[in-house]
Amino acid sequence: MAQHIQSIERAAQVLESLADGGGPMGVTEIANRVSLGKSTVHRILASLMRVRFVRMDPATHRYTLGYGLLQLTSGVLRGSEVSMIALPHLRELRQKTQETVTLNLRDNNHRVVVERLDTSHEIRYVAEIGWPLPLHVGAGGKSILAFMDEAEIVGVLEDANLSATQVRKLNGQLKEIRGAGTAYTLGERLPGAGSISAPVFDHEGAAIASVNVLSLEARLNAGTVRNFRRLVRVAAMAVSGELGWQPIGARTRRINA
Amino acid sequence: MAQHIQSIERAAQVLESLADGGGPMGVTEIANRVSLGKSTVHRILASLMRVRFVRMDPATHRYTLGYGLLQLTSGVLRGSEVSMIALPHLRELRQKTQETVTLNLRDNNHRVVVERLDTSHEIRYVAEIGWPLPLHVGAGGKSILAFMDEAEIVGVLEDANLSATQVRKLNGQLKEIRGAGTAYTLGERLPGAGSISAPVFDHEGAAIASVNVLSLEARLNAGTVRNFRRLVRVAAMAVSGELGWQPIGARTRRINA
DNA sequence: AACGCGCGTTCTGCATAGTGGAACACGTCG
DNA sequence: CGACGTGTTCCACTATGCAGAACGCGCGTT
Repeated sequence: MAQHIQSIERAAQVLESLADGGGPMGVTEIANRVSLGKSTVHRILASLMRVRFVRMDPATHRYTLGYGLLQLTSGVLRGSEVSMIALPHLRELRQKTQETVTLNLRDNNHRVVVERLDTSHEIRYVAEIGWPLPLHVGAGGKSILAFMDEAEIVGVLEDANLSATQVRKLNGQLKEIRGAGTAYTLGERLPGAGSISAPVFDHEGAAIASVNVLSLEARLNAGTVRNFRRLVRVAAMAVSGELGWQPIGARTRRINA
Repeated sequence: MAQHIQSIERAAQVLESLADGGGPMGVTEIANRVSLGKSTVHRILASLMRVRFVRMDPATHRYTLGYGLLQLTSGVLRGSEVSMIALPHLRELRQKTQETVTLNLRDNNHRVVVERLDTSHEIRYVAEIGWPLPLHVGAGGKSILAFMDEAEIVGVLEDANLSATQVRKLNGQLKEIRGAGTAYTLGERLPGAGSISAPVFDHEGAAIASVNVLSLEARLNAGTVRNFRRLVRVAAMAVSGELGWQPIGARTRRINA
């Protein structure tokens, strides 16, 4: 944990503030957000422009994220074969459910939505691509968490510093999820929204991702939920299979077939 | 053009080499690519990991692009309202043509594919999202170039340092495109591929983007080309309209209605 | 018109923060 | 069991990036 380069982390802060600022920003506005001097931010922006990570409107001198970043992101997904493999299955799942379908990848103690296929229904944007979400809230997170190693689970939970009763409740839920092989939550992360999720395992049996169906409370009844659980599990297991996962083995937990 | 921060531009080089490396890379491999010392690259990678722009496989110690970048890229598109506005029209265009449809944005002297809706046909991936492409090759570029200010056009052309005859030929093509309001090229950027494109104008009448249909030579005949030209122009003009473009005006060039 | 505010940009000396060669630790292959 | 190839750490040097203050500009107000 030795050496970090300030400039890089500062530049990253600038980029992030541009990302969630939701619009073009001026130098001083950014400087305030990241608590740096104007001149420093200006220099950082100049460098980021040279590499096309940031662009400036010549008229207003306001800054926005640049297209050079797109160049990188196409590489992110290629980097993780999971999304390449999963994509066809996600399409099929969306076709069958007519709901928004997402793929979450575990990223250390968080999860990230890396793919999202929108429903044709008029309510969407329930999941923002790229932003880190906790593992312990929402079906998409819990279905991963439930199948992680015990040691890792406690690590995540103490990171989230929950109360003792919250932890007990959550452990109960995780146990249920392990039994069912799928997770189902209602209005947990977003009010009025429901989510059904199943874990994806890699060739070592580690839970690295989850396949999710996002819907609305209004459209969910006992029958559709049961149906979605089945479909989501089929899709997730298909992906796991292509990743080289073997359902039986010493270190993998059993999902009732 | 005073002050740049090396570390940032070096970090960007590292990220780019990871992006086009097409897979996980080791420290020395990266160091060779960007011509820096191993220790320097190692330090850069450490910082990039902290901000989640890079991730490392703990087992093999090989590096890949990280999910933090996704977080930024969703912001890139939101930053340019054009793609938000264009998306529904692109969908409609794809529905009508059954071909791959893209949106190119001008980025200084280049263009960048920022949206791509794939055809259901089995040949795709003709356009990579994010990578900068020249303005003077391919229909998607030429349709923008043709409607730029004369001064800017010569700037772009001398940037590309072409031969005098190439320039003459190109100017002829641009004139044609201005007349037709759409561009059509065959196998120019990719052998066997054809592309039909129309420019998008902003509220000031500047050509800032293009809407494109990508197809294969085998599927294109005089009739379909004429049809695609019409559809693509309708879509592009719809987008322009929503951006506040007024077809008539002192500084905008006339497209035959 | 003149003023003043806020913005982005440039300047400058100083000290800190980043550099990279060399040394280290570890694994694997011959 | 050496001999390479990794990735990682160390350390003295100096270039490099730092931030406050000064500058110039455009705008809205008085």
